[in-house]
Amino acid sequence: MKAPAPAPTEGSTEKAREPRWLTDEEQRVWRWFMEGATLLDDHLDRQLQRDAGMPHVYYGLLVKLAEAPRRRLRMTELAMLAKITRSRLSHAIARLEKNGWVRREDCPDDKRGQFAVLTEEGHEVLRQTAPGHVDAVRQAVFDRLDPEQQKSLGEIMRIIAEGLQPTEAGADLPWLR
Amino acid sequence: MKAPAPAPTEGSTEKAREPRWLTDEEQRVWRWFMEGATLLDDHLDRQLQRDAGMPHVYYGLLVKLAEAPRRRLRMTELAMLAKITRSRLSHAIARLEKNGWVRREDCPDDKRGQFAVLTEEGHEVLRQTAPGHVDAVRQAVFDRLDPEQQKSLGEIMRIIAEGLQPTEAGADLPWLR
DNA sequence: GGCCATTTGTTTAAAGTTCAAGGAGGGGCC
DNA sequence: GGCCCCTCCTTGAACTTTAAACAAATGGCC
Repeated sequence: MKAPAPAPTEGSTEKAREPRWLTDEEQRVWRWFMEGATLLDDHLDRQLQRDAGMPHVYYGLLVKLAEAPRRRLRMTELAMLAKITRSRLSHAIARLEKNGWVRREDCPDDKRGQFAVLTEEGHEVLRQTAPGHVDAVRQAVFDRLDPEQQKSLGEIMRIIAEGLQPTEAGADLPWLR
Repeated sequence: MKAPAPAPTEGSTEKAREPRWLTDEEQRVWRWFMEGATLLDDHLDRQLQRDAGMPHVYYGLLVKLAEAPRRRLRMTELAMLAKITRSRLSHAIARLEKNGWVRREDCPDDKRGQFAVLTEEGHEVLRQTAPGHVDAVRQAVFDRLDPEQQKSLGEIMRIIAEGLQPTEAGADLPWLR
């Protein structure tokens, strides 16, 4: 992510061809993206750490569980929904379990399997803290964008997200690592 | 970030008023945003860890230093540019120093101050790895968006980024913590 | 000069994440 | 059945980040 000083002559006999550097305009876009994403992540992490006592990712796990049938999901499926590794999920669920917000349950069909189940306490924490979190997201994002921009953002991020999880076998996806 | 089951009656005498939940459309936008941001972060972190032996944030620090006059920046200024806390930066610089990619230097004007200086080795690492990183960013983002979308993305993220770093005193910004 | 609040940067410990390795079960194939 | 490979999930160590506390230097004010 650096601009080259002078562009070397093209068509040389060098093995390593000149990379397609980002244009100035692309660089600006990229920097705003990184800044916005970094600050937003920090902001929401802090908001939730303060108000719910957990990082944003953990909160997201509780939300996924709350939305699932019977408020439970297999570990791998939850990892897939949250876009994280199974290892990270294992540690996270261990912590949430210690808080009493999630409990594990064996899967009857597959003895290797585990369900993460949202407890009533976990559900209650969500009820208590969801409004504040929604407010934070609104203030930081939706209240600042007009409907057109909101639509664009969704579309753009969908393209990026889908591009990063190809359906082919052998793809390096977090939950398969 | 949860949908309420039924919307309670408005204008009640309750203290806690009903939060403005996200509409279905807003929820979709938000989820694509989080998915895309999470996957992109993971993807670039992994690419750089593999090819440059450091996380994305650390790489970004080297880039900022490379762009600075005399390839050096005061710690706080670097933290500000990278949108991270000074504590985090201290640890990061310590690690990069161990790698020989950055060195610290005392500030002559202010005896509390420290400069982080990019070493020649650090600069070389950047030269070696920048093309691969640019490729990764291109493949994940720019090659998938038309010019209109790129422009929108920059504008939208600029709005979000600026909204999260108000100029007022007392703002909770990472580098002031 | 002396005092005090603020700024600068680091340090320690706790919390979270990544990485590599591994135990255990499933499922195909002979 | 027995074998082999794959999937599911966990574990422990190394690394990174956060949170809180701190020392030293600055700058304003008297």
